[in-house]
Amino acid sequence: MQNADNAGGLEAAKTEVQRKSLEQRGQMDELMRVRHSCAHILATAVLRLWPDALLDIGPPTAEGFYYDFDLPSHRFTPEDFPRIEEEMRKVIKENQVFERSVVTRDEAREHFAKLGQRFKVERLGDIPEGEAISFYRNGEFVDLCAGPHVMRTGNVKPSAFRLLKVASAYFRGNEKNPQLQRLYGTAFKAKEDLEVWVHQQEEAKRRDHRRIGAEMGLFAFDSEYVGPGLPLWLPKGTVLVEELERLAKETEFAAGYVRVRTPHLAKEKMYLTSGHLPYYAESMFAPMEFKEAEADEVASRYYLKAMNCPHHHRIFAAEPRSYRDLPLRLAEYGTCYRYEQSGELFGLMRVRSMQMNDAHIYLTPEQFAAEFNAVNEMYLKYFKIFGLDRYLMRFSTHDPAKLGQKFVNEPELWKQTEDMVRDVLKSSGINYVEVPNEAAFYGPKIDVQVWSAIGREFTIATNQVDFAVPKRFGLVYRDRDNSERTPLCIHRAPLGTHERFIGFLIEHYAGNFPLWLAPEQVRVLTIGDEPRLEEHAKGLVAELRSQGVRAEADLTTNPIKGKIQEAETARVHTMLVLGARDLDAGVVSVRLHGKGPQGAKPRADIIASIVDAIRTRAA
RNA sequence: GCCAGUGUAGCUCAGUGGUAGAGCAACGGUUUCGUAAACCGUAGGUCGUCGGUUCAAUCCCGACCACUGGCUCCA
Repeated sequence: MQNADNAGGLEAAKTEVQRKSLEQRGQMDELMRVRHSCAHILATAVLRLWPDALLDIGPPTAEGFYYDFDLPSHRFTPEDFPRIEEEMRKVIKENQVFERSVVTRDEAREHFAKLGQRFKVERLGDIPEGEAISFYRNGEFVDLCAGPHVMRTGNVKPSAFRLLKVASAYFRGNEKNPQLQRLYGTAFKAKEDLEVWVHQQEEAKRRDHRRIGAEMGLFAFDSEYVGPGLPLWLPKGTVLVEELERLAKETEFAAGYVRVRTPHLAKEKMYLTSGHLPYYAESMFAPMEFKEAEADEVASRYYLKAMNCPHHHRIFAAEPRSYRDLPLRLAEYGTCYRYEQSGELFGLMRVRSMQMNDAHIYLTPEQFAAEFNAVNEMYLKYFKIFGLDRYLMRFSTHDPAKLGQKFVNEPELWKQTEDMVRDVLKSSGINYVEVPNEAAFYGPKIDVQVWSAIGREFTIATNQVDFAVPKRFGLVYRDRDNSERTPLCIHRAPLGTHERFIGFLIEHYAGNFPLWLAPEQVRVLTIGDEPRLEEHAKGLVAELRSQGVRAEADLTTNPIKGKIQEAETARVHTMLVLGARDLDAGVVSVRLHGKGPQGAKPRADIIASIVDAIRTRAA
């Protein structure tokens, strides 16, 4: 059995970022052996119950393990789990030895061909010539496998593994290949570890942005009237959107960006020129087609934009440009539409309409290193504000063998920009992994990978170098020597899209946003209904609002316990409790969400500290 | 898009081949209270949609839609 098809280094790096709690690499290796062995035990059990099952592969993963089967005679359902788990426990109880043997390619092929295990035969072809081909046997079960394993099936604790879900997966991950049935499970070294993990999973579900979004009234979907994947931002979610925009605008202004605004659609010619049509057509909403004039022979086609770059390129082209204008940094929170496949939609993390923290920087090759570094520093600045530390930068580079095919034929530019990007990453001491052959066709790129509460991986931000598309649009600037030159372009979106970034932030903070982001920053809670209390509460709210604080008052006649409960449930950041006692003393009692009472403070001090925390975007 | 699962009140969930319930939320009233829920009452559902089986369907069957878990893809 082999590793999953992914690049091994990338998997390992991801695992490391995801599972920082598992400190020692040695521990991880042992855990991986347990999981890998458990996958073999699963396959052993499945073959006992369904002897006609065909096997593909069954690797360990960061969360557990899986095994892929082709079994037309039976559809796995969760109801099969008890039976399969019971059989697995028998295999464990038999305490079979995991026996490694090295075989020749012909022996291996003959072994699996005889059993009709065609996927195994095909996988055999993946093993490079000259590399050892090894079998692992436990009891009657033999698998093509590089190992390693635990010593015996009995080393897997019967109480420390669990089957989790049935899923499907394409053979070799290619949707043109047959779909296999995948059984997911997890295994740990000890029962307690499994219990901890199960508990963590439940906690993670509570953090799920879809759940918190509904609880807090941040966003909603209306598939029937608006459409799937088209989120509606409710008032409280809109606060998040606008606070992020404010942060982006301030940061970009300080960094010398200028803002532009562009329409949500463009004519077909735009995307023929950019090269997105027909290549990207599947991911775009179908065009609007109509005749602009009665006499027109041919209908015009307008597409909703799936990206902002072409519009920005046309802004670059709208005026003559001199080298003195560069770098020209055009920023826009542009709204894009992508027709994602229905099965790919996922809460806010994967939607069909999105607003992107986009900017395109047009510059000379000489300006590239400094500018790219500045962009990178902006990323780090943002990550610091959000306390974002579990991320992985994925640096995608080209493959020189594919120049002129998959990658634009500019070997010098590739080398130059990749070296510069690599230097920037290295010198900033960032956790990154380099993945060859994954660059965009127009240049190298950096994606920032993060994980949702339930463990799904997402690109949260992207930063790309482009030395091809400006040429397609005929973009030029007049250089010092009066010659016309084509600029390089950096595409960057450190805050990704509002949808995905906020989806991520909701989970990152579990809905407990820092003061500057909190939809409701302050709620004043009165005790009793003396008229002077209501008056003071209203005055306090008015004063806070006049300083830009999102404050509300709860003047209902509910008991204070009830008001507190409601405010805590609504995740109001700061609660200001106002009773006759406080009023007489000229103070307000402060309570912070999730942190309990903080004591009474003079009214003016409280207002000042709230305003200051918001201004500095304190964590 | 593909494979599988799910769909009962705004939310969380019961329930039955004979035309539906609970808690919370909402609304109305009572209560005047010091840090995570005071009390009483009212209203709210073509049981996802459409079709089929049946004397009768929310329940059985089928199709579709949406969502969920994966795969592929991706900000």
